[in-house]
This record gives sequence, C-alpha cells and structure tokens, in this order.
Amino acid sequence: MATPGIKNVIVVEDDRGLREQIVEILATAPDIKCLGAFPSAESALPQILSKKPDVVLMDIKLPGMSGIQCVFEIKKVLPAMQIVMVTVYEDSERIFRALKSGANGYLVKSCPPEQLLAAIRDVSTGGAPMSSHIASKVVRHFHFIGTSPKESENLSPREREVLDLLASGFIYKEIGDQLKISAETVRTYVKNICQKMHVRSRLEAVARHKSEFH
Amino acid sequence: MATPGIKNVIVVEDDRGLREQIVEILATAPDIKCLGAFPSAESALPQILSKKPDVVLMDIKLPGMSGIQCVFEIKKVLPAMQIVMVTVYEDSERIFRALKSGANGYLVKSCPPEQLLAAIRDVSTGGAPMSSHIASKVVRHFHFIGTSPKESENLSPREREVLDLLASGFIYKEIGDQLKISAETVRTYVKNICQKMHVRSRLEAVARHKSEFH
DNA sequence: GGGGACATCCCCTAAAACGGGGATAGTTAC
DNA sequence: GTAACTATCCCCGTTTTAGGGGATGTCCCC
Repeated sequence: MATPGIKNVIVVEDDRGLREQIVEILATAPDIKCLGAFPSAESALPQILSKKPDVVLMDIKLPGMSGIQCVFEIKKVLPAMQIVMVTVYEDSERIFRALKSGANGYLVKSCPPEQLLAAIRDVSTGGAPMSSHIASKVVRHFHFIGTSPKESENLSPREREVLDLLASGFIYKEIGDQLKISAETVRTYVKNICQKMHVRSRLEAVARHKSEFH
Repeated sequence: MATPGIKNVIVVEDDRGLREQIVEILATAPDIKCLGAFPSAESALPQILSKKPDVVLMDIKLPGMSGIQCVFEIKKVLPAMQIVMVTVYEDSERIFRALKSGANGYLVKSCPPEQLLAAIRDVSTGGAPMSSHIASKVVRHFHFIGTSPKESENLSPREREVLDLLASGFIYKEIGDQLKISAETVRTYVKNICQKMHVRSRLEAVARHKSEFH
C-alpha cells in the first residue's frame, strides 16, 4: 500500500444506484480510498491493472464480460490482487466458479455497510471475508465431497498403492519393481481391485478412483 | 432449541486448562449454556448423542479417537448437529479433512473469547464461522483447483469423447461401435490423446482427465 | 495454396493385459 | 478353530494394446 494503512479500492458494479451507494459507504471510512467505480469489466480492467488497487469489489452479473471472467483476467496478471465478489447470486454454482477463478471473498449485496468495510480490511490482510450464508455453502460442499461414496475405500492399502501406480501410467513390471513384488502379484491385485470396485477394467477403476477425491 | 434463544453447547478438549478456560468463556454469555466438557471423544460421544446440544466445540488432537473421526461419527447419526473445530492445527490437510468429515466451522485456539461466542451464535443459525486465516486457506484451495492446468482441455471434442468412453471401461472395439468408427480410428485417437497430454499411457491420460474437475 | 489441425481408416510386429484357473502363508475376527 | 481377508506367487492360452509406420479428405487460416 502506498500510504501505510490506507486501502485503495476499485468498484465494478453495473447498477448505478448501487455503485454510488457503495462509493458513499467507502467514503465514510478514513482508512479506505476509492480509486474509481466502473459499470463494466471492460472499462474497469485496464484501470485495475494500471492503478493496482489493494482491493477490488466486483459484481458478478455485468454487461459484456462477466465478473467471474474479469477476476480470472486480473488474477492471471496480478495473482496477489485481493478481489471480493459483491453480488446477489447465492447459488453454489456461481459461488464456486467465482472462487475457482480466484476471488478472495464473497459478500451478498444485502450485507450491511459495516460488513462491507470489514471485508475490505479483512481481505487486505489476507483474510477471506464471506457472508455467513456463503461460507456455510462452501463448508457443505466439503462435507458433500467428503461423504460421497468411495468404493476405492474398500481396497486394502496395498491394493490402493497398486491402483495409484497404475494411474500414474506404469506397467505391471514397473509397478512390481517399485513395490518389490512380481508382476504376477500386481496382476492379482488388479484383478481383485476390479472385482471389489465392480468395474470391468482397470481403466474404469482408475477413472473412478481419481474422481473420488479432493 | 429447548429454550428459545438459548444455545446448548458441549465442549471436547483434552487439555484441562484450555477446557476450563472455554467453559468459563461460555459462562459469561447469557444466551449460551454449557451442557458438559469432556477430555476425549470416547467420553463425549454418548453424551453428545443423548443430550443433543445445539453446538459442539471439538478439538482435533485428542487421545484415542481423533476429533475428526468423532465429527464423522456424530454426523452419521445427527447430520444437523453443528460442530465447530477449535484447534491449533492450521495445516490445509487437517482443515480439509475436518470439513469433509462434516465440521461446520473451524477456529484456531488463539481466537479471542468474543470470536468464540460469535461463532457459536453464527453456527447455530446456519453460518460457517472460520478464523480468517482458515477461510483464506479454503478460498485458496478453490483457486488452486480452478487454475490447475487442464491438459485435457486441448483435446478435440472427438478426442474427449473417446477419452470419456475409455474411462468408462470400454475396449476399442466397443468405443468404435458406439461412435460408429473403426477400432483403428479409436486407436489413432488414443495415440494422439497420449501425445497431447504428455503421458505415457492411456491409463495415465484417464487418471489425469478424471482428476481435473470438481 | 500450403501448412495445420481434425477425423477417418489401414498394416505389421511385439508387448502387455485378460480370463481363469491354482497355491501358500499370515492375520484378524467371530 | 475355522472362516475371511490379506499378501504373495505361478501357468496357459487368448485378446487387447502399443509402437511405428502410412493414407485420404475436410476445413480453416494467413
């Protein structure tokens, strides 16, 4: 930050009323300075890249380039730029797309002014401000992928080891060498793995195994 | 909640000093009632299941059954129970494991008393309280999986089609039949796919392809 | 109008995997 | 104590893949 403690912010929001409202809220904070407010990603992008604000507040629905796409473009060039989505959308799909594209925080538009200011301060010190509603969706997502059935869980540790090496592209001989067992044993494992996972081929086993993670 | 507005809480924490400290903090809040504090998952689990508190504060490192395992057990029986991890661990591995097992929030032990109380209130209304440090790790995780290079993106539509069928366990002949092309053509595609994805074998191609998602 | 991806097909030989047996020995687990 | 699961190894014949060529026609781009 140029002036220590002062957070420079740029706002991207197509709705004029809301945009001016946000600018006003920012003006009430002595430690926050608004460098500009734009109605579209296209108009904001060059300014963001040249002025390098500390924080960008970004709407998702924008005319032309979407906010998510814009985040992606910004992060490509300036991965350290802090970006908070401020939007009406609360569907998981958009939330995850925004986060994947690199957004650092996600607020709903209905959030109170103090939360907006707190979010700017939080995100500029490395935090990840989220409306609690949004945060809980993110958490549920983890729970979901954590409890989705994993047939490869039923495999013995040794079998899993074989499956992993198989997925890495090694042939039986090479797997045998690495595990200090014969290729025939590897073959036996693969047979058992396919049986246990109820798949026809090792290819399908690998595919399933790799889908069931993260 | 039995008494409207009153949040019943159970604490699981093996360190006696910290456990008593947490109980004291909870006692200062008029809207929070501590139903019990236990030093192990084994001793807490039956109480949690029978007393059905609104919120559980859970340590990760516990003697015997880990806090993560305990969360898993609780959620299996009472998926709506709200559980906040309160722990010293800040490594992504443990954070994600806890969230996957169903934890609803994640605080670091160093958090101030007000944050602890705020978290209980937040989580009991469906929020997902997280120390900002933790939240940003979660957000970074999304960004990571969002930008991890997808080499299978470079494949032509037809090639992707073949790759998907391959991952479903079909052999070349069957894939050919489904796509109305000869097995030889399928073979050519597979060769090209392996080249484009810089992998040694179709197995590795399938593994990579399936990992690149979510 | 030639260079590049794409989609399609073909050949040959060798290597790898599959199917379907069988076998031993250790360790839990009821 | 025996049944069940694990980890390990072996054989045979058949099918499928891999490796490494070559070929044709369609687009599209510059």
